[in-house]
Amino acid sequence: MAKRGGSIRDVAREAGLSTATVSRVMNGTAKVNQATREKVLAACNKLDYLPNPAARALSTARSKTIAAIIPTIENSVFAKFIGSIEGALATRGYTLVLAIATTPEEEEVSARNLLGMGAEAFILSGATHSGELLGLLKRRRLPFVFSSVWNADDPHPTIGYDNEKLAARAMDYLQSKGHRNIGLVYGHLEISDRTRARMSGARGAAKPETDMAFASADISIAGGKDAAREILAQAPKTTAILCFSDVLAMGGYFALAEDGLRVPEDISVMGFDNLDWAKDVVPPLTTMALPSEEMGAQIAHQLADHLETQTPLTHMLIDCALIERASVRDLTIAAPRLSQVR
Amino acid sequence: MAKRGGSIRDVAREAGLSTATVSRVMNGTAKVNQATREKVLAACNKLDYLPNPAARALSTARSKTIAAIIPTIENSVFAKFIGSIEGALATRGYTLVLAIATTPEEEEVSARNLLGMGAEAFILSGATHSGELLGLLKRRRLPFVFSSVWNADDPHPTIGYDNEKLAARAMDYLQSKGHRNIGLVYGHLEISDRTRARMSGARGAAKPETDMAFASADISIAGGKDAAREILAQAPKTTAILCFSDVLAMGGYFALAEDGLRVPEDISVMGFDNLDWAKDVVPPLTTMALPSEEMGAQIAHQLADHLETQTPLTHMLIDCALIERASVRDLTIAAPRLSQVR
DNA sequence: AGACGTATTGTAACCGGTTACATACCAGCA
DNA sequence: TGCTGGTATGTAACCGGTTACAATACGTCT
Repeated sequence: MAKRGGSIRDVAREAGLSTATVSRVMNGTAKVNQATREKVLAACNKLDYLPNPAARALSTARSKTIAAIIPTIENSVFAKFIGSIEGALATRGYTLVLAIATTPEEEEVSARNLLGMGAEAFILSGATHSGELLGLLKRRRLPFVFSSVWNADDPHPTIGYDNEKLAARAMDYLQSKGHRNIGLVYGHLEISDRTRARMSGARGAAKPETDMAFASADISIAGGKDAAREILAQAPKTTAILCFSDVLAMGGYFALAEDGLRVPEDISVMGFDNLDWAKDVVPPLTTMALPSEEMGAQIAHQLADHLETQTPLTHMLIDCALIERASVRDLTIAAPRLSQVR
Repeated sequence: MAKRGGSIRDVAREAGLSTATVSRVMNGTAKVNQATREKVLAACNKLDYLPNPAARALSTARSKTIAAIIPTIENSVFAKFIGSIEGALATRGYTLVLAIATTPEEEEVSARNLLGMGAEAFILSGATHSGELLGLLKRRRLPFVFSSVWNADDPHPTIGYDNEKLAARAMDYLQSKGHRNIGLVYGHLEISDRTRARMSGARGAAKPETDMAFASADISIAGGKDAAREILAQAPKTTAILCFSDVLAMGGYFALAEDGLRVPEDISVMGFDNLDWAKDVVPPLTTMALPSEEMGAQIAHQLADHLETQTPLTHMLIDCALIERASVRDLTIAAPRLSQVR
């Protein structure tokens, strides 16, 4: 087991000073004579001293720990998100503790564990959470934000995207390119508010003459393949598939390739996320860029600010851009060349 | 800021008992009369009491926190690894704290931060670390393991793969399929020991008559594309590209597709990792399966066991399997059909 | 000289748990 | 009745920091 490093009293003794002075040097909380400071530093060095975080947390009632609960980490979107939170938090002297939970029930027990770890603030995914959890957080006055969503009407701070509008924008785009038979592929893992918002946005944006087909899938290449096939089986006239995740879109690419269909000549595909590789696949993927790293950093800073200066937590809309690449064909232009089946 | 929940003394007062009894009930550390227990529980409930983790950590000298430092989280391999560690740790009542650091220097400062968070054990990636860091961990008698590598000769416990042998196995496989012009693509991000071990394993396994070409790349689709092209430019006669990551292999697929080359008819591609989607790409990817989730779970349990029962930390080799799919062509069989260029 | 301000350092209470040890109570037995 | 042993609970020291407040030293001003 770990050896107890020396305590602040050992350092004080070694330096011939009091613990208060040592503490002041360690934290820079008050003026200390230069010579004294050096004595302290020397003693720390000699004893290889590191302050005990538990003792510090106990007496300051600050753990400098922020918790995030995400539904999965295998989806690169979440991985990037977490990575950026960790980075931003680290620069502010905070540590991230992570839990992975999908259902509100799992989430609640995770939150309880993290709370039991001393987390001072919570980052939750989406806006649907158990009342228990919210009640707990509120009773303890623990700050928290909902991520990946933006909804100014929510009584709790949301930092994320306007999923409904984004989906509508994607639909508008597809329709502006002449598509009237559109398949929608969404991840049921996050059947959550986010997906629902996107669905309703997409539905709302569909012109009266536009036909839609739907398929849900695991957010994975395999899921994307299945869903794309399901769409095509359901609505053979589909000209464009809108996937609420680049990973699903990539799955679509492979399903289509296996079935001898070409993107975008035979069928158009559009994604969501703009993952790193979206520009590198063949053809480059047209997608809605969700800046998850920016979102992570914003959340981290807003939370840290709040903890330090009581800045109120506010809603924050993260801007997204539609990245037009080559996976959506413009049907309003005469077919560039005959669609050809191998 | 967070409201201080009631303390154990409040609960004791409410229940008309002593703090010792409350503590015993909370931890189940000693027999408590059933009626008494219920009084305590009722009081806890009424006051919405949660023990203060810092106070507990201070008095028990246990934080129940384990730290992991990984070079990146964007690579799914690491994401899966972290996910499985988190899962296993959670079942044992531990929390994972995470830091992302690439160079030994960054790693050292991260470790110091995590230590300052009270981490009781460390999971490090690979076997090369700053002497400073190792010294620090040893002086404090903090248990740690090196992950993703297995090397029984290392004085520190390693839990992972025999990267050298794995690469040799991959080479053997390729050569058994008649390939004598092999390109090797490796990620320079982890130019670390792991990559080096694989390189040397591959080199050692090459038959005298086998020609090799090398290219390093970012571990990304884009990197894989560039590297594949570089290999081909460097050694046009290449018949197989061995990538030390499925992501790189996927990049290879796309580069080849753009250049009108077909896998595996024109060129074979083999990966490493066996990510979830390796079976779903077209053609399905032949790859070396690295069970990173199993590795994560083993590490988590071994560390938890060690912390609880002083079980010594041991080296552990994680078995890997070569998954034969359709991306490597067997050159020892007459060409199935003429390689054809569009 | 005396009063006072400023800069620096020290003393000790406190944060909220855990736990060794003490205590109280009761049953069983000689 | 007195003693032993077991069970249940209480008392209070302790973990290692932080920090309000006290104390000291020294220089300045009147």
